[in-house]
Amino acid sequence: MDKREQLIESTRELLWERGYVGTSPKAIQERSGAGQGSMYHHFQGKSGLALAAIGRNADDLRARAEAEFTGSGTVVERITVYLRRERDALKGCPVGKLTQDPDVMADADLRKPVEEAFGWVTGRLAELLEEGREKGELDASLDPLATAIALVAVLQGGYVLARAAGSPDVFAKAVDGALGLLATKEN
Amino acid sequence: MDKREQLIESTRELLWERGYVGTSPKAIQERSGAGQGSMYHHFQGKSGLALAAIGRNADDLRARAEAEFTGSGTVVERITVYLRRERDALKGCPVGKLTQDPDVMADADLRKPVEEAFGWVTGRLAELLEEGREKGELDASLDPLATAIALVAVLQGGYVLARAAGSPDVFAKAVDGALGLLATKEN
DNA sequence: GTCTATAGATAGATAGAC
DNA sequence: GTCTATCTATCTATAGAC
Repeated sequence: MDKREQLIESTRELLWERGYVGTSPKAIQERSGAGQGSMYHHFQGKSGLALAAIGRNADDLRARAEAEFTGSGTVVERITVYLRRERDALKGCPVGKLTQDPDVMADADLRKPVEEAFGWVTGRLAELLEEGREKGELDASLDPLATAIALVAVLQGGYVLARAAGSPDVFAKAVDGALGLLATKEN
Repeated sequence: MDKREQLIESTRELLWERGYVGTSPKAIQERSGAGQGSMYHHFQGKSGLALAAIGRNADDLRARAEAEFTGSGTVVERITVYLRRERDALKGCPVGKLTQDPDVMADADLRKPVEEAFGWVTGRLAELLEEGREKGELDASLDPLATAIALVAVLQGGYVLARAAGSPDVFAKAVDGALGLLATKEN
């Protein structure tokens, strides 16, 4: 792997672990094994490097979810696969975490991939719920978009509560609770 | 208000806006109107000040929720009041946000009030759901603890999605979705 | 109690040699 | 492309005057 690639991957790790504000160019250089010169040759600075790293995180989020949404099984089965996917609950979501970072949200370029990723995933999940309703698999009273947003929120909030408790079990419980509620909407 | 008080309140604001890592002693001093000397006289340092500020945030979270949980109305009505309380969706939760801050989570003293606040709120909400089940207001199939965690997660995740979208409407939609699902469990 | 002065360390970036 | 040297500003804290 070349230096440029190492820099991006090390930045992804550090953004995940420490956020944008908490990550220094020096820390990135040390982890990637690249020097100052390398970093500033390949990227315009900390923000340029972060943009590349965040873009990859966002693309990953989309790719994984899309694979699960288009998998086999009923709508509820596919949603269950998505919600129950193994996640590193105590580390948090590499994309969702960025929403709590003041300097990411203040920079339109850095914020855009985050906004798009969640806009996409909630929209796509809403389509899936709508499909379930049309097929009679889910109750007609279910609001596809609101439910989709609530389900994604359970994941994002599940990370928060799991980190607060210091236990991944809390994340699993949040998902259990959401699926328990969704089950009642099944026909 | 004396300097000590000003320091704590300014720290609460800054922790909310910029997190612990993103808040410098200098910024606290400027906002509070206190100098270096004042700050280090009243507190042991940045972390000591943060401890006082986080403690107040955690106490606030508890006090507000407790007032809503013990209000009048059915269990579902009280939960609805709690979930629909007006919140500054784009600012995020003053307590939940801290779970994403690496230096807060790494310090046992700073982390404790956060852990306790969410442990308390999910536990209390679970009791309320259990009460609803006993009274026949909620379906027997409902898992009180898992549902409680899911509902609090919807709030915490609602903040994340609202900030990602740059719109408080997304927070409201998350709550709508959660209440829509919960409604099906009503007898 | 509060202020100013000071200090070592790090943040984030530039310059220029190789 | 990568490295080292250098730079200004800020971070966090201590010292000591008032």
